[in-house]
Amino acid sequence: MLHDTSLHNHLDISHIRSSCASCSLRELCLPVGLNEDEIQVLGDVVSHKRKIQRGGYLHHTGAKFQSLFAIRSGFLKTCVLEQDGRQQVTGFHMTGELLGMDAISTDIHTCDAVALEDSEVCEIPFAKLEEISRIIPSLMRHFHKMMSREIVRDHGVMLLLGSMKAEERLATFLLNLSRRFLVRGYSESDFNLRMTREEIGSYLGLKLETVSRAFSKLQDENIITVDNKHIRINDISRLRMKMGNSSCIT
Amino acid sequence: MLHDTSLHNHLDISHIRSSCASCSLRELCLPVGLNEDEIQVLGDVVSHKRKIQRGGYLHHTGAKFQSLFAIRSGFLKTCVLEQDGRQQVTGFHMTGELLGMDAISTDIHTCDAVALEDSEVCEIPFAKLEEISRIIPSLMRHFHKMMSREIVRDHGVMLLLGSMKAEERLATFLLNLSRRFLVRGYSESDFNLRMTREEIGSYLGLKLETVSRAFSKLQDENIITVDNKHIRINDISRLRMKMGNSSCIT
DNA sequence: TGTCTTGATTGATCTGAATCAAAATTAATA
DNA sequence: TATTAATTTTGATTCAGATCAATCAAGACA
Repeated sequence: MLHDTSLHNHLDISHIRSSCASCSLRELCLPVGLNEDEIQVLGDVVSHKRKIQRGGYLHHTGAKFQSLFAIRSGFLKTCVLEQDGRQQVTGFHMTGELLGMDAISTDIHTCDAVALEDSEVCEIPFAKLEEISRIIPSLMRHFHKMMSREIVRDHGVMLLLGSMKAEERLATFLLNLSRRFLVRGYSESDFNLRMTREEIGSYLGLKLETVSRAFSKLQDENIITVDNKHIRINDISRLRMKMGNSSCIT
Repeated sequence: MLHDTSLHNHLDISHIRSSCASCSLRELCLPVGLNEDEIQVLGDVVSHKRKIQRGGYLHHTGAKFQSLFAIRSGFLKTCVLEQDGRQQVTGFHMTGELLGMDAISTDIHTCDAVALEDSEVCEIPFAKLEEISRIIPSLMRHFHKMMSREIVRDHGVMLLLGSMKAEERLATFLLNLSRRFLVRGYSESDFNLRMTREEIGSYLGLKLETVSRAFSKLQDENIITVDNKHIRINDISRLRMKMGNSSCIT
C-alpha cells in the first residue's frame, strides 16, 4: 500500500532525461504521451523556475494558492505547524513529485513546504494547467492520476500510523525511500537521509528517541548499517519482513 | 485540520434538494454554478443508480475501476483488508460524498467500500466525467477541489493518528461527525453511530476497548451521553477542548 | 420465549513507546 | 581552530494503551 504509492509516483519519468534544461516539465510529471506541439503548449505554462535554499520555504501555510510545484531537483518536506510550535510532517518529497495539490480545495496552502537541501522547482500556474488540460486530455488524465496517487499514498501512511509498531514503521519508511531512490537512478541500498530523526519521528508518529532506537535495533540485527545520516541496507528482504504482514510488498 | 476537511466536504450541496429524483447529481457534489443545459449534459452521464444493502459491497479491493460513486443516501466505510484478515478503516462516508478517487491512479480499486446501512449511490463513469469536464470548466474545477479536499482530509487524519492521544482522537472524531450531520440538516448533538466500536478503533488507530473506555470517560465527565450507538453531545465546547491544542477548530 | 451470536463495557495486567536525563557526536559559526 | 549549538545515542523510569479475560446487553432467529 504505502510503497505502491510514492514510489510508483513517477515511475515513468525518472528515465526521461531530456536535454531541455529550461523546462522541467518534459522530464517531470506531466508530459506522458504528448506530441511535440503539445509539449510546446505545455512548456509555455511552466516557464517560471524557482530555487530554494536548504531551510527555505517554497510556500507557507495560509498563503494564497496560485501554482503547483514540480520538483526538479532536491528534497523537501511538507508539514503542518501547530499553535504550540510543534510540527507534524505530512510528507517528504523528491525529484519529479508534485507539490501543492492540497491547496486546490480552498485556494489556500494548508501546509508549509520546506527545502531539506538546495532544491529547484518549476512553478505551474494552476489556472493555466486546468485550461490546457482541456485541450490535452492525456495531460488531464495524468494530472488526475497524480492527485489520486497522493490519496493512495496518504492511505498508506494512515495504515502505517494506525496499525504498525515503531520498528515496522521505520522499516516501511526506509523501504519506501529505497524504492524512490532506485526509480530515480540512485542506489536502493545506500543513501543519505536528508531529514533529522525528529522529522522522521514526526512523519512516523514517533518520538525521535524511538526512531533512534529503532535504527540501532535494525543495525544490531545487521539488517542495516547506520552512520548518522548515511544508511546502508544490508539485507533488504529481512527489512521487508520487518514491515510485518500488514501491507506486504510483493 | 481534520475538521476543516470532511465537514467542508459538501457544504454547498446539502441544501440543494431538487425535485429531480432520478438524477442525484444535481443535488450532489458536482453541479456547482452550472446552467440548465450543462446540468442536462451532466445528467446523461450519471444515469445509473445503485442500491446497496447494509453489509453489501459497493466495490472490492482489486476490482477494475470504471466509475466514481456519489453517495445519494446512506452511510459507508472504506477499508483496506490485510492478509491476516484484519482491516484498517480509511474513512466513513455519507450523503453527498464521492467515492473511488483513490482508484484513478491505477485503474484498480485500492480499498473495499462497504455499506454500514442501506445506501444508494449514483455511478459516475469516470471516462465520461473527464470528457464532460473538458466542456464544463466549472465542473472540472469542482472535481479537482473534491480530490484536493480528500487529500486535506487525509492529512488531517494523519495528524490525528500521528500526534493525538486516545481521548483527543475520539473527541475529534465525534466533532467531525457532528459537523457533517449538521451540514446535512441533522442534529449536531444527537445522532446514531452507524459503525461499531471496532470500526471506530480501526479508523482512529485504537483498540475497541480503548474506544469504549474513552466513550465512558467522556460520559463520566458529562460531556456526552452514550447509549450504545446513540450519542448525545451535552457540551460541545468542552468536547472541543478535549481535542487538544493540536489542530484547534476556530 | 429461550438460545445463539455479536457487540459493548469494565477490570487486571503487561508492554511498547514516551518522557526524563545525560553523554557523545556532528555541524555551524566566530 | 575554537566554541557553540544542534543532533543523535543510550539509559532509567513512567504511563497510555494493548492485551487478556470476564460479564453484560441486544438483536437475530428457530
